[in-house]
Amino acid sequence: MKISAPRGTFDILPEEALRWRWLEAAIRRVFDYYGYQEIRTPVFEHTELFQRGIGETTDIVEKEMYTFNDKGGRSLTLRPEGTAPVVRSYVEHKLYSKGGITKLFYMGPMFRQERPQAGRFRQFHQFGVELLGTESPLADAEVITVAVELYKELGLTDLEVLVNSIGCPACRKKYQEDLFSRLSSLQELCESCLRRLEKNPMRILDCKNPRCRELTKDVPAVTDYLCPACRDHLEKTLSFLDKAGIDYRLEPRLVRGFDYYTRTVFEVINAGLGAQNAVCGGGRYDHLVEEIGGPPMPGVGFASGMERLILTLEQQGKFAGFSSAPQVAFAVLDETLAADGFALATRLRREGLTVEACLEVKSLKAQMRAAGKLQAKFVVILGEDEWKDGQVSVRRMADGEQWRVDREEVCRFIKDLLDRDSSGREQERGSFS
RNA sequence: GUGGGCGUAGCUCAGUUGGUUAGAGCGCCAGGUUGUGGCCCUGGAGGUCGAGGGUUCAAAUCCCUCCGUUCACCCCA
Repeated sequence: MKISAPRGTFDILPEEALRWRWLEAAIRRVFDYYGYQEIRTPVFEHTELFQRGIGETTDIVEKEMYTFNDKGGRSLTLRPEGTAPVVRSYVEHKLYSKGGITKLFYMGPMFRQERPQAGRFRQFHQFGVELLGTESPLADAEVITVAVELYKELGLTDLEVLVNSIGCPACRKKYQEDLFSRLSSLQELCESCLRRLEKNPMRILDCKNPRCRELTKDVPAVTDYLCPACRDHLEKTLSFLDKAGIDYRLEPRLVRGFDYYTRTVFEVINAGLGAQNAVCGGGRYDHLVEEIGGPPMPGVGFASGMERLILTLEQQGKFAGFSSAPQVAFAVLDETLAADGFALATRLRREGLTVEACLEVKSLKAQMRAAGKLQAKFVVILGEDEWKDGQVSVRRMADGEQWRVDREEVCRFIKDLLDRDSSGREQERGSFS
């Protein structure tokens, strides 16, 4: 019985890892511009954090958490999302005591025990931002803007931004009650909607079942129930987005799954992804900090799924031309020259060239084939003939042109040639880190 | 957790109504030059046909169970 990666997990193999590195670098670059500072929290937390933060009745807490007891009998949970841990850390280290606004970002693996499907895994990766310490709708607008501008920076197109407000607990309560009384008579709703009716009637609004959509077509929107303050907050947020030229669609049926959201909620979706089409989800959480034991402190944030982004980037052809090809490969023709070849390769690396040394002395043909497969730009050949004259051969693989070069000059020689045709648009190894 | 599709070489897949040593393309390795890659040619390695059980003279092919995978539901990134 062969051992494979656990269900819902996957290996990121070298070719794929190149793409991840590129994406991670782009994300960090954009967050730098916007002044978000990285925070790294543990991958597991006390179970209680998520129970209190995300909400006891949410699906995540009810059935999707990887929870275990450590040897001291404490219940720990692999983090299913990033906001609660970041807020915990914010409270634990009293980051609010510096006063003003705190802007943080995180990136890393999350864990949820669900059945895998397209764009959904058990270990998956998210990055996200949390903007804490202000109730201003400018903060809502900024958080949405960071996401949108980041995706633009990645070169993504055809994304759609959905925005809504689910109000504060006060106006939402009234809405939920009205919704319940209107819908509780409708027995033709789908099974899951009948369950939602008890648990969270608002979720019925974003049911994908066409029949349910038809039945709830004329139901009033949450936005009709917003109190004056919440209404004002929404309108300002939208107007800031308008002014900044951020396209969005006001979607009154947009509801999100976590209990901690208040007022603004939003999503960025990509139709090409299949059923799991959300690439980003977020919103405002004005009571979460308090819930976790901190002072009353408002916040907004989003989380974005990296697997889904990479899938989208692949579909949109944004990964063409990635390569880890070395600039130089070595071919050594005789065992007696192995040490000299190894030493020369080391010198070239010290001079800053990416070099694949010769690790197995085989036929020149085999070594050339290997160099060709690596897509090396140049091959340095150590043969007895040239070595006894203090030289090596340097072959340019693109056109097969070949020179004899003094071994002391090799590095200079190759660098000159590389500079001359460095019009290449290819992503060289490490160039984006 | 529920439902559907799919499991044959490293990869993508053929495999006729069950019937001799299970195939192709690509990839890999080697050779076609005494020291030269990509194209071409030749040869080679590589499979407990997902696993277990059953039916049969005979199973990759039919039946059952399990496992894996994939898509969808629930929910979400």
